[in-house]
Amino acid sequence: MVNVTLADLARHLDLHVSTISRSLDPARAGRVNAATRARVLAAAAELGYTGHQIAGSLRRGRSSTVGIVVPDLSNPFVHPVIRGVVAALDRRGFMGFVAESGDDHAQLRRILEHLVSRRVDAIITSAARSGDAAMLKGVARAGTPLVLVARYLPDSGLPWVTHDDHRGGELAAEHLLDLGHVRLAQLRGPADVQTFLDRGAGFADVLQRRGLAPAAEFDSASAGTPSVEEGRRLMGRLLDRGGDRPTAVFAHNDLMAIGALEALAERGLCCPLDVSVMGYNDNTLTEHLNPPLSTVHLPTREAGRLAGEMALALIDEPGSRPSPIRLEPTLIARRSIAPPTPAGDAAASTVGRPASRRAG
Amino acid sequence: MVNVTLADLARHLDLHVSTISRSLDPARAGRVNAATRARVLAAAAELGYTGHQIAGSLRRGRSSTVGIVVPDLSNPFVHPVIRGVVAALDRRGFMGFVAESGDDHAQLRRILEHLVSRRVDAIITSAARSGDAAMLKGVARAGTPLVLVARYLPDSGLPWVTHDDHRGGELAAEHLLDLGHVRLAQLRGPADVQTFLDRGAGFADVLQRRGLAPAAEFDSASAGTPSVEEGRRLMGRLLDRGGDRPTAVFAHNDLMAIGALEALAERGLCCPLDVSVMGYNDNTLTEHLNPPLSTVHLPTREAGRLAGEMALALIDEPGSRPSPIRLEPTLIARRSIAPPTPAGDAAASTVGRPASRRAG
DNA sequence: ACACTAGTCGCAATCGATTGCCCGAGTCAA
DNA sequence: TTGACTCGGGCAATCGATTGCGACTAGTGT
Repeated sequence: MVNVTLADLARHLDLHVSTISRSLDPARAGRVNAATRARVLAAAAELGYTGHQIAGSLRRGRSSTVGIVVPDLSNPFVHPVIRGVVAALDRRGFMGFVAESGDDHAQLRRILEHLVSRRVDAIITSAARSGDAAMLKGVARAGTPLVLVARYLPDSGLPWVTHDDHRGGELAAEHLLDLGHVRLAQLRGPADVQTFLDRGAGFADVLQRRGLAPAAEFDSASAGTPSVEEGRRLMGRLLDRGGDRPTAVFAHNDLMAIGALEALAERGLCCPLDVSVMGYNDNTLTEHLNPPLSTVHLPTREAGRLAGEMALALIDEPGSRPSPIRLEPTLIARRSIAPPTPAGDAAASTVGRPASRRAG
Repeated sequence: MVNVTLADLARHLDLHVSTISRSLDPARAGRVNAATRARVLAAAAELGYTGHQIAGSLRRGRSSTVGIVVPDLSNPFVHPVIRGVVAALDRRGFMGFVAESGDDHAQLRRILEHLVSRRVDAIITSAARSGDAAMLKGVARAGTPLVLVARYLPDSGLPWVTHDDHRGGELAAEHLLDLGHVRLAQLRGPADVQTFLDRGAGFADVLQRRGLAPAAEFDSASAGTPSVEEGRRLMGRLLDRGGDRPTAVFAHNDLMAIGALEALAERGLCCPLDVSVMGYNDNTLTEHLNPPLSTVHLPTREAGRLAGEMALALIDEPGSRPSPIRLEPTLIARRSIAPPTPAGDAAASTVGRPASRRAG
């Protein structure tokens, strides 16, 4: 009873396997007598027939499966993306399986090879760094539809669904400038991921347009990985350099912003009174922080959904070239940003320090 | 050039597919002439042969793949578990694919059916609720090795790697009692997940042993899902009930603890001065909270690794019955817990409110 | 010179489901 | 009555890799 096959059912019912096969497939149910089909269904249920997608996939040449590759499962921004993809896939009976690359090229290669050799019908990934472009293009050229989500590769010719991160950077800068900040810093994400470059460029563009070129000293190096730890390290270096402090920093994602908050706290500085901190992504946890993080919201779930549909379209029409999609960010103002106060104001430590509260 | 097969290579090299097959498999390399093998390898690289695990799996009856099913990708406790499993699998050339059940029975069923019909060699899941027991046992009985991780099913006969959550509950209670707390409350996780029941029982046992039966009013209902939102709701109900407040609450996981912190903040109460909060799991983010959360640490990555190895053992010896493993929790004291202070102490709002700081 | 072994490689069945093609029986209308 | 269809279902090839068995060659020992 361990492995029931079509042949088992055929023997049991004294029918041919092809009849069984047709009976079990709702799309082909019309080709078989209703009574016969009922018998087959009953027997299948009774004997516990579970199907055998491996065999079916081999014959059909399709697996109704797509691989979802993310850089880091712990980074909350990937969860809505995954759910969006899965939701889109579900509607067409496709299954999505998730793998984590750890933002490591070799690991990504292993995953891709596995996925391709397992003949997934498509691959959707948000783990693309510029150094991965050739490999990813190779996968697509070899016949597995590949769509980029959240992160994109500018001139790769690969289809993508991403966000307008340049605009997001602008939103961050405008918000800070409108409040009166002039000493601004950026906590840059990895330089080999285009979205981080876009955020930085958008931010810088606004400063320049307003005639406020940021002092170079306020600009951090790029993080090796966009993590809490790196955010803490970069912010620490910024703060320990002596001289004027920035009154506001734009962290290129929420994780790095959390690191920045820690670096501030470790030095007895208060956010937002001493330094305002702007995050990016609007991770689920950010509103639960203290202070709740002002950040740039991205419709990541929507991006996932669109990426899923794009992959399905690519599966339906292998040759097609879907046009890239860029979704609009919006600014979420919470409590980690306030107008600048005179630097070194000692009274800032308790006065007006707000209790944690949910954003409305 | 889209899909290179063994037959393509065979034609190209004027050899038989069987020779190609043997050349490509390191384990069978001895059965073929070294020079021939070199030619095959070269040709395979040149033509871009990627293998075809679907076909191989069908013939071999093994897929070298295991499914990993988690309840909620956003719950940080699953990430170390997944990484542990993947690490164990990697060492033996197995690939792990992740799926998310959303703690939904129907969704879990769909995932399991997919996985079984896709003939994964084993399934590892931390999504087991008591109502899923029959279904999971059915999967195992039908021939797919199934191991439970983090969550277990007491009398299911299914193998598991979990934590001693009863002991974890005890640790939490002891810590609080040692500090002098007497008005204690629990924020209970879902009642159909054994680990939460264990945490609650361990906690209650200590109270009883010390002759301190908790007033029933301080005991929350069970959360529908162990989330921030539910923690916030339960804590809110506890606080709004009037009468004495508990001086400390034990949230059955960190997410609920975060919700509890919010509920406190919303009412202008301070943690830990007004109410101490104890979490559970030691999620990565908990040390970044304000205040950093005291919690119970679980070796979740280790649990994942052991579960992975257990699954491999089950694959190697289908009949075997590995003995369940229970890992020891440890207490992590951070800043969300302090000795009790006179209730309603108005001065509590600023005095001694510590800046966020990383735990050593 | 003969039997034997080790080394290489080919042959063909096999895993299980899918599907184009074909056949026999029954239906209906001219 | 016959020709044209429709229905229901069987037949067998097929997807691509794996593997037990056997064959052929060259070399070895006696």
